[in-house]
Amino acid sequence: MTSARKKAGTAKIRSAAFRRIRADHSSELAEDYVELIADLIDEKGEARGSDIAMRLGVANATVVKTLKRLQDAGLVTQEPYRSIFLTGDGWKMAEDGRRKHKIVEAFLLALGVSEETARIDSEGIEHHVSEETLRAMARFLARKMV
Amino acid sequence: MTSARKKAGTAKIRSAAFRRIRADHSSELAEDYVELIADLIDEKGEARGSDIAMRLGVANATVVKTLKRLQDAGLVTQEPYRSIFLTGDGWKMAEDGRRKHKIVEAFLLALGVSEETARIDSEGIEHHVSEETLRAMARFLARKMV
DNA sequence: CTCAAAGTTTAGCATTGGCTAAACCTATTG
DNA sequence: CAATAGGTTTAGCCAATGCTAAACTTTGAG
Repeated sequence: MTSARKKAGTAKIRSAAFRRIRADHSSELAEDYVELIADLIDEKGEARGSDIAMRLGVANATVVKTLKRLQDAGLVTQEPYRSIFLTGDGWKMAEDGRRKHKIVEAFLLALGVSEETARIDSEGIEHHVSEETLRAMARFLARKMV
Repeated sequence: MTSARKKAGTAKIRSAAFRRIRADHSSELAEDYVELIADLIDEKGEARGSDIAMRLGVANATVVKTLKRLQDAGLVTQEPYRSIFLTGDGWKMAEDGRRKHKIVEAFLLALGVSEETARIDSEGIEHHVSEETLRAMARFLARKMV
């Protein structure tokens, strides 16, 4: 009970970080999906549910359900038994994800981490870095380049 | 359809990253809880459910439910209407979380990020960095120190 | 042109992690 | 020592994300 009063004000501030993480988590899956769909379209010309399922390592049915939510959210369009398309918003989110992803992955590599680890870790970190941190990473990369 | 075959083998490998992220997410909350409980015990001598709720920014009832799971997982012990304790495993997890957290936060600060951002981002990143990346961060810090 | 294999969707279930409102203890104060 | 204020738990709800098994389309081979 020593310093209970003294720290009272910090609690609410601290909780903001956790609130943001929870918020990040809901958008995280959406970002992964749209990024992956964008990749598939670029790579193979179209994105099919089963490809997404395979790459994400989840069941087909899970993908169907999630895509329905993404459609409601206005990120993708689709018709039964057809391949999947991104809306304007979807592309915007995908591009933003790719941007972050590239910076984080390049940064980890520059830091001396193996390719394998850089790929895996960047996938997890990408959704939790603020713009400020991204700028710092980009700065670091720029300095390294010279 | 151009390079479908060529990329077939990569899919399973790639999905490993997403699998790990999903696994991370389930442990993430547990880690946050035990880390917070450890902090509270150190700071105020005991950890109460309502303190946890306040710091995490969730409702009291949510904390009760989660603590029940953590108890089943052998991380905490508790009795109704009493404060919460960590088991040996709980302490181990808490210490590990604090270790990671410290490295990531110090690293972000060294990278030139503001204190506020370092605190928030490290909270999110901490659960997604591999040991290899942590080592790289520690190396960076050591070099900076000199 | 038919029919079976391959690919998609639906149905139905479980778990996690949130919430509010109501019930329930504890502990302080008069 | 009784009453009540305040902290804790229960009950019951919801949404997200996963699964399997069954139903349904599409499509390509014969």
